[in-house]
Parts: sequence; structure tokens; C-alpha cells
Amino acid sequence: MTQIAEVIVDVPTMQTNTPYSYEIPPALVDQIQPGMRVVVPFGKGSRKVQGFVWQVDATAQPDPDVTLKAIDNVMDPAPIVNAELLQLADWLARTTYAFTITCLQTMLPNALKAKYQKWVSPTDQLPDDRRTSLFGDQKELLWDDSLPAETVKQLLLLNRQHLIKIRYEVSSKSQVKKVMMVKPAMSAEELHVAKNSLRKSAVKQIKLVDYLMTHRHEIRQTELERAITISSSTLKTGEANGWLSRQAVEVYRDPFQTAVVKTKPLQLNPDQTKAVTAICAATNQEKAETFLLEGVTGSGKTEVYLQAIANALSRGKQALMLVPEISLTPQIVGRVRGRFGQQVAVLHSGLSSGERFDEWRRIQRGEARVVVGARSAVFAPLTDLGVIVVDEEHESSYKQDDNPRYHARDVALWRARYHHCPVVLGSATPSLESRARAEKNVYTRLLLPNRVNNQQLPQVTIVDMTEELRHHKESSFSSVLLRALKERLERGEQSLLMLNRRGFSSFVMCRDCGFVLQCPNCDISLTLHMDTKTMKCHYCGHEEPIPHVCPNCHGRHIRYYGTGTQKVEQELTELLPDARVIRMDVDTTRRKGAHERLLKQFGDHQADILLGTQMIAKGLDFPDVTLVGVLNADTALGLPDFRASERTFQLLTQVSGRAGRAEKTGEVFIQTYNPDHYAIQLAKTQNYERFFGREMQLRHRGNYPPYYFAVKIMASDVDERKAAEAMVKIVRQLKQVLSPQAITLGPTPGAIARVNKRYYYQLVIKYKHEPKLDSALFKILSQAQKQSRSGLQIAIDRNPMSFM
DNA sequence: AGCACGCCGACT
DNA sequence: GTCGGCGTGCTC
Repeated sequence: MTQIAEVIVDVPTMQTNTPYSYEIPPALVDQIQPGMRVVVPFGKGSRKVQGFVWQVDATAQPDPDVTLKAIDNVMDPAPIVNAELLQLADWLARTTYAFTITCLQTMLPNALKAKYQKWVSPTDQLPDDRRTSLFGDQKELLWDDSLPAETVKQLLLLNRQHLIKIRYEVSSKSQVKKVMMVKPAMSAEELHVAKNSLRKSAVKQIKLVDYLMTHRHEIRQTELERAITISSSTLKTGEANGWLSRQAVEVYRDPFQTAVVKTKPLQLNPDQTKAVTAICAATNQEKAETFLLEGVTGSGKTEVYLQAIANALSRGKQALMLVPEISLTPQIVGRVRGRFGQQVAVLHSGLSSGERFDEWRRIQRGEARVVVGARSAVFAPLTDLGVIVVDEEHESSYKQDDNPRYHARDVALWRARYHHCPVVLGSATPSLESRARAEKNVYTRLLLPNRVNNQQLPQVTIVDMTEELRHHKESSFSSVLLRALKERLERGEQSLLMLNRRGFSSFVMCRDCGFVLQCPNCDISLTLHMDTKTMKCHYCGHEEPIPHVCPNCHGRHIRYYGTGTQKVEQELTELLPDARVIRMDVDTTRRKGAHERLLKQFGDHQADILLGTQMIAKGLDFPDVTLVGVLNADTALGLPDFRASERTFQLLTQVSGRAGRAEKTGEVFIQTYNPDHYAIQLAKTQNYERFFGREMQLRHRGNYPPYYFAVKIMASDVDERKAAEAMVKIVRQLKQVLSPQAITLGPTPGAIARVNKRYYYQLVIKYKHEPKLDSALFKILSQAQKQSRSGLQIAIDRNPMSFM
């Protein structure tokens, strides 16, 4: 009886988002297992695509109306997606409205994605003149986008006449790095004999034989060549003569540049001990308990994580620690590696695709038992988890903003249930969702109320900028902040200056007519960049020269407005000419490693002031920083989003925590135009509990999460009318299935109505219990697929991070 | 996605 | 009368 494999094919569409049945050829019967990649024929002709074996079924009842095709090839000797991750992919696809294939690909390193190539070759029937004009003396021709249109036309015609053959090649992008190793293949005595038969002039060969006689272990070919200055041809001769053997050995690319300094567990304070004990108990009892670990900056959360991980390891289990990308600094990685050494694998965006793949394989093979990484590391192929840590659990970067729109925290909770292990959600300012669950005892709350060594909380001053504006000329710096900065310079202490968000600043406006330079593709003003002397669009990347004359009224009074980091830097050098300033924003950290380099410079006291965007608020530990200034606390508050206050509070609390460590008390200045706003007032005293209470009231009153679930539906099209029409149709359709309790907001144009020449419309639905919503949304997606040819795109975001 | 089929306009 | 334009439907 023929066996049947259910295969998820690499064709990301709604219609193909289901397993397809294939016959397993007899030769592959005992090889094919779920989770392996295979090559299958798909569609008409001989087109081949990659697929994932979803299920192998010996007793499947195939649809008698379709004749099954057979699997072409197996791409892996063993499954690369285990049973757990297959199940997870299925769950992800169902909960995020994404294709199963997209979910599978998201879980795996990019190196395992399929690479497709199409090759054409002439048949015997192809006339010789056509053959030479197309193929020259080549046997095969690569058919890709680089082929001229004329050639493509010809090839299509010839294919219709069956005069050429098309071969589809599916391969893995992955490249296992190999190095050539050399080792002696003869005994020292035999080599001695060989040496005597050599001519005196064969200097290099004699050198090689001498080396082989005295060094009996395996060595890298490149190392050997360098050590005794011989070339590879000498080695080849040596191999031919049987002196040595060469072998290509698989190696891992080592992403760690720095050496590890071994560290010991630190002494815990009573609160930490309580937390560690609780987490360890859950690990030991194999209980999928979720802990919410609340502790301000400097309260020693990391040490709790490390000891919980150590316990899991001591039980023979593995551990996963998620950290927001932005905080995944060498400092934090070093701390984990210092404790657990070679067992640690790190996954973050700074790795090359090869390095990432190698780290992934180390995990897959069980060589790495602790994984530290950003969002996508939540899919690390660990098979026996003892604890999962999600640090800074409130961070919005845990949510992926394209398909699959998953939240790493949710995936972590899923995996914990699967592995029967605890999850530790750590934060100084938990998300309202998590804190609310702790309130209802769904999560176990663990508190670290004190800073280690009882450090003082910083002194926070709120500076009313409207007041400042009345007394002084327009400046990014209030007089109090400026005075404080000068003091630090005199005392040789360091300061952090944070500018809230990059985009809302530094635009160009004409003083005469009020014209603001806009992006031609998006509905947003262009931002001034002094370094490149251009105007840039932060959404589509459009770039154009800085105008000196107003394009609208041709007046010459065109001026810069707002504050960007560059402008502040300039202002700073004017106000404090002696200060050494490091600017850190998306522009200065774009290059690989730039982020770390700047931080190291600052840590080494090569600068007095670190000026930057949000990225300076996270995961930095600089003991000599005694002043933190927030230049514009409320840019986020002005946004029409239900999470605006939460974000502002979190950011201010976090950045304030950067001031003053050890014996030096820190000072914080928060400049704002909304000095009485509760998010700002409560950040001043770092009173999370009061903020939580206040914000929950507002969320309750406004029917917002966590009291309501939400789903956001976005439609976009180059034709504005089509996007709007689609949205209207969707609303009408949804209203038929929704109960009267559901609340719909919109449809409205997107916060930025046009991005990259596409118009955006969106709709948010708030609901508590809508059993028919899910299937209605899937129906909308499959209907939209039919229109996708015309350019209409529909995206669904469940539990969106914002309603904008 | 990508391939084939199928139905209308400008050419030998 | 045909070539080939791209709208539509389907892929085990």
C-alpha cells in the first residue's frame, strides 16, 4: 500500500493554505517524517516547490477524484521542525490569520528558506541556429529576472512548441561552513623514510614532512600554511604522496568576539530569594506557572533570571531568555555567557544569516542549552524547556508588525504549557494586560521593591515648558536642565539626554506661506538630515535636497522647525562648547556594531553627554551617569492611541532609572508641555501601582484592552477609492455576524493615510465574546485574496499594539 | 506565486 | 485570419 504525506507547500496564498497530499515513493517510505522539507511538483508543468511534511499517513483516504503526485526529493536527513513546533505553527496560523507556510518560515533561520532556480535546456528538435543564438555553447541557461524581455518571449514560445525543456531546481540557502583539516597519515618513521627520498631542493616539502613528524594532531589547513609558510599545492603533493590526509570538517561561525569572564551567582536579598524559590519550585514540579516579576531598575531582576536558569540546567533542562532587541547588548549577553559559558546560544538581528543558522544548529543538536535572544528566538528548537524568561515584557517590540503578527510573550506562554515549565515575565512597568492578569491571580506576582544595595531613587523634577517658553527664547533646553548639565561637566559626571521619537521633528516650513515639505509618496512631512544634507522620508526612504526657496511661494524665508537629535546636538555645542557629546539615533547606529561602539565610548568616559532617542533608555548601566534629561516627554501623549499614556509612563520610568547608581544619587529633569498629565506626574514618583489603578479606570471607561479584546483590520491600495470601498464592504459583512455588544471604530484613514504611494484604511473592533468573528475574518481574507491581483491588500492584526 | 487557459485588439 | 495582450482559475 502506498503511503501518503500531507505537505504544506511554499506558496503563500489563502487558497493553498492547506496541506496537500502526496504519494511517498517506495524509495523514500522509511525516510520521510513530519517536519522534513521536501521538494514536490506543484501545479501544471514540472514546477517544483519546497514543502514541509505535515503528516505521514499510512491509512489516509485520498480524494478519489484527484490523482496524487509523488514527492520528488527529501531535503533533510532528519526533521528540522519537531512535533512541538509543527503544532505551534498551526496554532500561530490560526491565531494570527497568517499562512501556515509563513509561520513555519518565521520559526526557522532564514538560511533554510528555499532558493528557486529555473534552468532551460534545448531539446534535440531545436534548430541549431536557435540553439546557438540562445544558448551559445552552454548546455543550460538560468532563467531569472535578469533575462531580457525579448529572450523571455522567445523562451515562452519555444516552450509552447516543446522545443526546450525547463528544469526547476529547489535548494536550501543554507550553507554549512566547512574548513579543511590536515593530519598526518603516516607514522613518524615512515615520514622519516619519505623525507630521505626527497631532493634537497624540495625545501617546502621537507618543511612539511618535518612538521608532520613532530605535530601529530589535526590542524586547520590555513593555520598550517601560515605557520610554516607553505602553499596549498605543497599540501596537495603531501596528500598525493600519502603523508597526510585532508578532510573537510563542519565548523560553526563564532558570533562571539569577546572572551567570557566566568562569574559566580550573586548573594540574593530576601525578595530575590523568594522569587527564585518560587520559580524553581515550578520548574521542579513541571508546572506551567506564569510569574510576573515586578522590580524597578537596579532591583536585581537579571540575577533572579540567571539563578532560575541555573536551576533548570541543574535539573537537566534547558532555558530560554527573551530580551528586547534594543537591550540585547554585549553587556547582557556577557552576563549570561559569564554564568553558563559555552552552553549559551545567542540569536539576534546583528548576526549574519550564516551565524544565525549555526547558532540555531547548535541549539537543534542540543549543544546549546541556554538561548538568549530577541523576539524570534522564542522559536528556538529547544526540546526540554525548564524555564522561559521574558525580560521587559511590556516592550512593544515583542510584537511582530508583519505576518505572522505574533507576540513573543504569547508564544512563550504557549510553549510553557507544552513543556510544563514556568514563564517569568519581568518588568519595572508591566503591561496593563499582564498586571491585570496578576490581579486576577492568573499570574503569580513576585515583587522586588528595593534597589540592590538600597540605592536611592533619583530626584525627579518636572519642568513646565510652557512656562519656560514665556520667559526665554525658544530652546530645547530649559534653564534648570542647562544648569544641571553644566554642574555635571564641572564635576566630571555624565549625563543622558533623551529625545522622544525621531519622526515628529525637524521638518522644513516656509515662514511666509506655512508650506511644509511633504513626501511625494506618503502623507507625511519630510525630515531634515544635516549629515547627508537631505530631506528624508522615514516611511518610504524618499530623499531629496534641502530647499532654499519655498517651492510654493518662492519666498526665501524657509526655516527648520522642531527638534531632531541632530538639531539638539548642534544647539548643545553652542550652549556648552566644552561638552563632548555622543549622538545615538537610527542614523548613527545603522552600521553593524555602531550601537555597541558608541555605548562603549560613553562607558569609557570618552564623552560627557549621551544624546539619543528611546534606545538610550533601555538596558544601559553607566555608573557615572547622575543626570537624565528628557527633552520632550509628551510627543507620544499627543497621539490618538489608547496606549499613549502607558508608553509615556513606561519610557519616563525607565529612563529615570538610568540616573544615579551606586553611591551617587541621580537627578532627572522631564521637560513637558503637559506637566499635570497623570502619566508624567506618576512617573515622577515612579508610582507604578497608582498609574496602574488610574489607567485601568480609564481603560474600563473607554472599553479598551485589557477589558476588551481588539482586532485591527487594514486595507491598502494604490487606488484610494478601492481601499475605502473594500473597508466599507468589510464593515458591512462584519456587522452581520457581530453582536450588539461589539464596538467598531472606523473605518478611518490610517494615521498616515498614504505610505509608499499606497492608501491605508483601517477598522478596529473591540469585543468581549464574538464566537463568529474568527470565521468571518478568515472569510474576509480569502475573499480579499481574489482581489489581491488588482493590488488590494488586507491585513488583520489581533490584539494590536496600537489603534493607530 | 506562477503557470496555463481563454477571450478580445492590431498586425502579417 | 493569427499573435499575443493580460484577466481568471487552479495547484495534491
